[in-house]
Amino acid sequence: MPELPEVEVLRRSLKPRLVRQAVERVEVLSPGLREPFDHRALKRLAGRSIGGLRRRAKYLLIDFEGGSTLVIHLGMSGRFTIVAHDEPAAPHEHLAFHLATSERLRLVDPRRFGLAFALPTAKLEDDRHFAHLGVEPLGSKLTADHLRCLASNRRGPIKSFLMDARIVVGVGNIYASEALWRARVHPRRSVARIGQGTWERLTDSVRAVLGQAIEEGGTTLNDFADGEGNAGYFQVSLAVYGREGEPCVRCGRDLRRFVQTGRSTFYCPGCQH
DNA sequence: CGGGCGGCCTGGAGGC
DNA sequence: TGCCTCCAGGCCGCCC
Repeated sequence: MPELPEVEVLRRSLKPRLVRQAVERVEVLSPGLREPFDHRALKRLAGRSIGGLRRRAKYLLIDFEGGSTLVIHLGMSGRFTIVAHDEPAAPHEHLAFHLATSERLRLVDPRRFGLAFALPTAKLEDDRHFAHLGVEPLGSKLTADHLRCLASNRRGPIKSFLMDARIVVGVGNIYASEALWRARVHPRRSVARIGQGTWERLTDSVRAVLGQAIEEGGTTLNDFADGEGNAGYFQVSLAVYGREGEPCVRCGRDLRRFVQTGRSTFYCPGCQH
């Protein structure tokens, strides 16, 4: 479920609850997720305090005092929430961080596409999960010129380009469709056929849609929740995603869906070219 | 070399 | 009610 806005909403909700809190005990309840857990590295976080929470791409980074970082990725179905200490273990609860406040921070992930690992904070940038990542879409490095340069040696459809984490991070299947609709660009349009003005519209649209989604608490289609278990409400603001057959709010034509590189793409045939 | 596709998992929805 | 198929917000690696 989580693209950049959902991870950012999660970060903001957890931050006041976790900063300066001590993790008293770490429970590892399963062998792992997409990758096996490094049991010992996770257990070494016990007894330390949390210094801060950051986000890089769709990864949540929890920095511990003493120079360790816990990296959490929610995959498709992950939830990372604070519950009462005596809350019974949930199905598919994989990790539990017991806090000094007699609460626990737990990672639940039925499909196990997520990820959790700990490493020295100083080694984060060189880690294989981060080394290849492109620019943050809400930072100053995402510009029309930057995208145009990276597109110059490539072909292929703009939607795949926007979802390529080597180019720009955090844009997944929902927000790619939404940003393209806002920019009035057809998802199949080749990156080779996009001019400067359109790159400007695309960068503006990506920023705008991600920013608004954060403000509205993320998109909860099925099971996204912030750190306190609250659903988001950006799903009511979605213009095209999941709305096949509904009229476009901008031009009135019926919205369409097709499969592009194995994923559903939604667009308006009337106003995206 | 870059882009496309299958595979990884479980569960919910919908058809019959 | 039950069984089957399809589909899902991410990502990696293999293949052409």
